[in-house]
Amino acid sequence: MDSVAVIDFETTGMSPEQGARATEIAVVLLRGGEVVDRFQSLMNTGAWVPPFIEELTGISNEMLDDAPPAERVMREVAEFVGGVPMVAHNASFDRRFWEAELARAGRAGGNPFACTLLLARRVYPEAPNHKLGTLARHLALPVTGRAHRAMADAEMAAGLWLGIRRALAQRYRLPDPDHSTLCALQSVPRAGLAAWIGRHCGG
DNA sequence: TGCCAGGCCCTCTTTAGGGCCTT
Repeated sequence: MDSVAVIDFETTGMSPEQGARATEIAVVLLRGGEVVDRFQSLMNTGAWVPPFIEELTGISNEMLDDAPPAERVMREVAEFVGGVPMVAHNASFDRRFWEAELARAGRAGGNPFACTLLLARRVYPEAPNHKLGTLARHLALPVTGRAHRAMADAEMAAGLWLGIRRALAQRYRLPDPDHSTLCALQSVPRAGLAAWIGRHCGG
């Protein structure tokens, strides 16, 4: 199994294009189905954290006053991740912040992202919904810490990623699919999932 | 005061609208 970097951002809002900035980042490095390394840091961008976000994440403006500057954190995490393909829950969100914060730090991104939300909608259609916390309970994943903190959410997403791979192996005889295969699979129409796997993966 | 994103996905669809996800 190739290495993947499972990432989660906490931020001040929904969109970097609208001025939102990252407040915390966590990355869990998976290799061979195991967590082999972790990176986590608060990051100070100078942006103000709205009260609603403080309550949601537990990350306060005071905490960020003492956090290292975002540019330094992003350079460090870019070194940590390197060229490893990435995974996130609702990856379109984390990818936008990954690219935006790296660009501010003078670093290039471009890592491919797989999305556990899109995959879970296909692999776990029976789940009550496809929020990260709900899926973690659905799969009986271990509680990894306070929800809406970056490392706890990255650990949950990593567990979900491994659960999706196990489910694909069990249901579709698709053992150890690589990152690029799952990136393709996450865009396959739900109803055609089994047929697509049969055509493209010999399952 | 009120508003603010982007992408996927379903359906009472496709010349569109709205719910789901992420903070």
